[in-house]
Amino acid sequence: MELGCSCELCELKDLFIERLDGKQLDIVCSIKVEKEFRQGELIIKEGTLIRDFVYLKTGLVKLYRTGPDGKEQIITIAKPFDYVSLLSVFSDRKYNYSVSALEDSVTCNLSMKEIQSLVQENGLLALNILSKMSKVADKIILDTLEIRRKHLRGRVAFLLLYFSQKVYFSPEFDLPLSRKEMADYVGMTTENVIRSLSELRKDGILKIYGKTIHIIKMETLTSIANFG
Amino acid sequence: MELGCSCELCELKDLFIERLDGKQLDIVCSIKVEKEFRQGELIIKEGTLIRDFVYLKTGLVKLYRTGPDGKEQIITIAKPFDYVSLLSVFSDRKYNYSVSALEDSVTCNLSMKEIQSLVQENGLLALNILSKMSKVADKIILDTLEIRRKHLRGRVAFLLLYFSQKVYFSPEFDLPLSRKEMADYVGMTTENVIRSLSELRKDGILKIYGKTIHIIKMETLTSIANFG
DNA sequence: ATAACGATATGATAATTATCATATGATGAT
DNA sequence: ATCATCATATGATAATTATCATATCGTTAT
Repeated sequence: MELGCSCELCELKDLFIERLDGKQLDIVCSIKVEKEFRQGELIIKEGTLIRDFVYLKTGLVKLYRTGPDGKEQIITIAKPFDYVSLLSVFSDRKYNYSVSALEDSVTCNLSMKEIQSLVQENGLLALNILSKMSKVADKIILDTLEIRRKHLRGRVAFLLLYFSQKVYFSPEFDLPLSRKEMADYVGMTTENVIRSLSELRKDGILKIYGKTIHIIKMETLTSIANFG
Repeated sequence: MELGCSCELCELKDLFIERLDGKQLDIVCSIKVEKEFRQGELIIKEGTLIRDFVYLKTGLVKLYRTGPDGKEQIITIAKPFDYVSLLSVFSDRKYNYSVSALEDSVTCNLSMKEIQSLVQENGLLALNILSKMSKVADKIILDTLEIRRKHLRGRVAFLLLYFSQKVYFSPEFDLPLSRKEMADYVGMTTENVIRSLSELRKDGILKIYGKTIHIIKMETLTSIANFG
């Protein structure tokens, strides 16, 4: 069986493909490029020109930027359906942040020019992208405020619960971040991330085997995330 | 002289009015509602239903949310041309934050339904709103990361420079925020904002008369904001 | 006028967090 | 196999920040 375009089968179709009519779908099909990245590989480099509209098909990535002192700050962790190529894409010439793969990942790339003309022609697509963009930006901002209100243990608990409940859907999982990256995300030092994890382990709330985390007392961890 | 609509004279025209053809401009004119707010008045209340697309015509506002402990966190300060009604507007049913007037302000309100149908019909308008949205969201996120990297004095310096350089265009200005609001914005306690201001005064970098700030040593303050 | 209140201000102290030192274990290069 | 390097780990200490107490000033209500 001959398919004009595998996009029709893509799980991400409803992100925006669904809003396209036949002719527009053909355009997208002919210009889209899929790219594979290994864990640790750089997908987007801060400061480079924005050429493509990039979204994540499979995998897990981090968005981050590097401060003048060379320290990384992680802006957010994104999984498929969280748009990747959002911030600044429609306004700036250059990326304000870098993106790299936390797990083996596949992206689907479309040139910005094409996206812009599609948006101009297709109002439903425009509304859909607006909606997704505002949702993602909102989530980043609210999460950042949420993290800021917490003490160290609460921040670590928040992060562990995120992976357990939003990414891996299991009380046991392998951390896709190093202790240093966890620190870069929640704004604390590596040593204090390690210390907080050790405390949670000593209190019997977690079991830790290197990067493997097993949450034993989910409710306790939740209350630490909320009130700690 | 009879004018169909005062929007034609509005300084904010290029925000999106400019992208409208004659017929669409008529629609906007007939449905838009201007509202005036006194300093301190609530413009948008967190948790209420989103009905209007609101933008700021004149004045100065703060976006903030209230944590479960009752403490306010200021997300950003917005002046005209910074969109106000951005985050969550195209994705959520309810506002995730409140907006109130720091100075006497005038907003222009359009119902979301109308905006959505205009966006659907007009691709250039859609692109323009996308661009503005991503710019504003980007700025909020980058500023938040920027502030997080600084120590207390640096945060206060950052804030003073913002008002001096981006809002009032003068080394002397009246703070539109109380010490407590400054603290809510940069994530520190009221006492420490006051202490930091006093230190900057004692070091001869500022003069302070209540809410009136006079920046004496602009370069020193800038380096404190950048490296402190 | 004066009482009450909130904003500003400062000092003393406690709590939190970062830095520095050091050690161990894992991984990859030679 | 051994060395070098980096991530993880823990303790001691220093630095930063928050909390608590208290005082003054200005504004508003009575």
